[in-house]
Amino acid sequence: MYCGLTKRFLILGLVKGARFQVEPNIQIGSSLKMGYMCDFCGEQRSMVYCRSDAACLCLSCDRNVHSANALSKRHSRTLICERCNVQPASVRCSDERVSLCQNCDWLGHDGTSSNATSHHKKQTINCYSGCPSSAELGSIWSFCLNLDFSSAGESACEQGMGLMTIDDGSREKSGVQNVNVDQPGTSSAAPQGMDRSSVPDNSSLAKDLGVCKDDFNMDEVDMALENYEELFGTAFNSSKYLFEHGGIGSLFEKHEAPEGSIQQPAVSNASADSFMSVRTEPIICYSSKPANSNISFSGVAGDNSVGDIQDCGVSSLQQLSREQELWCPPTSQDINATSQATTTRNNAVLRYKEKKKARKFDKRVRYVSRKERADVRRRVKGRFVKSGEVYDYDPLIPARSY
DNA sequence: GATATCCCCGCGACCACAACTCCCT
DNA sequence: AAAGGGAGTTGTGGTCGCGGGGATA
Repeated sequence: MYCGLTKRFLILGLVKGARFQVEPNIQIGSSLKMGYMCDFCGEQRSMVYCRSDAACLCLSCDRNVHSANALSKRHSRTLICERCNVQPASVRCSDERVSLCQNCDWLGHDGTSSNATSHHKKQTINCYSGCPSSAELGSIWSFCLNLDFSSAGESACEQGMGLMTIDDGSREKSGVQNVNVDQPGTSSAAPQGMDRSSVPDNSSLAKDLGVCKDDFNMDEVDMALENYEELFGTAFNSSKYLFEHGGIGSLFEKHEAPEGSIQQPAVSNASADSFMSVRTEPIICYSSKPANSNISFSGVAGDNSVGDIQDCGVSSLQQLSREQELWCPPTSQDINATSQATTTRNNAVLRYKEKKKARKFDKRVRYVSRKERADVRRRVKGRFVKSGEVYDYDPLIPARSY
């Protein structure tokens, strides 16, 4: 009743996912170089790893499986390690052009190794959730698009992106919205002095956030869109701005704040959990960081517990704060200016932790008076009966009435 | 290997009625 | 605008039945 989980939901999204074999599915005749096959279709090569499902999926199945319902959309996914083909990748080695899990990264880039691999440039690979389009994935894993797919030494990621065939038409059918990259003339009236196309109305903002129109209840994220300026700040009001400023792929890049400007990461950046705190405690954001799409990012640190996986889909402030450190390395110029904002962020983290601690997923009684009434109601085979009629169960009497 | 049967498990529906919400006067 | 009344809606818990899946013959 409360969770609203139907069997269909379970079949489509959860149970199937839960039954995925952890062991990689290797097709006979395929070389290790070609990678492991998708746990779902068994035809395409797997490319992303879903922690919640413990499954390796190709991109098409990834989106099919994780667009089934609101819960499956929360599943946190990331690339598969191209070395062991089992663990989720956490870093991208720019020099070797491979995505590596923590173990393989440690083995390959150990500071104690004699070769120069320890000096390789590495990027943190972020998780994503939701139903990103091919363009969005391309933006997330910008390193894939920046490379030549036709090159002989293409990695699994690059091959996967090249093989990616996702029917964006069906996407609209299923109610999933694409990120509004740039549609001139489609935006609503904008305040003076602002770019019309950079100020979406609330509905378009919801689209930009990737809210799935049909099956995603905005109340679930407890989000007050009318105050989205408070959420994202006036400097970043649309996805157009995002894509004009490096796209989601910029998440992989270390930020260097322009001189004289303060680029404090948004406290609630792209975090639905953070959205939840907006209604009661609006958080002023100063960031130009992207807060967009149906993708929510979280780090791929290896400390994900099962319980955190649920949070991972809506991302964790703790993880975000680590990412923010990557995005905005403090400079001497910024320290003083950002100290106050840091305090604000720490307070937000504290509030988030308290809220997370108090969060309960089990049934909650909204009206105690009704519960008290139901607790004393007489029943017949569990059903309430009219007062005065015969009954076989009285909560006030331990034994049956007859 | 394919089919049939049994058993177990999980979830939705059912019930009455006080509490609550909405609308009209 | 505020108050009152009526109609409609909501939510509460224990039990049953149904359907799916696994185990076994």
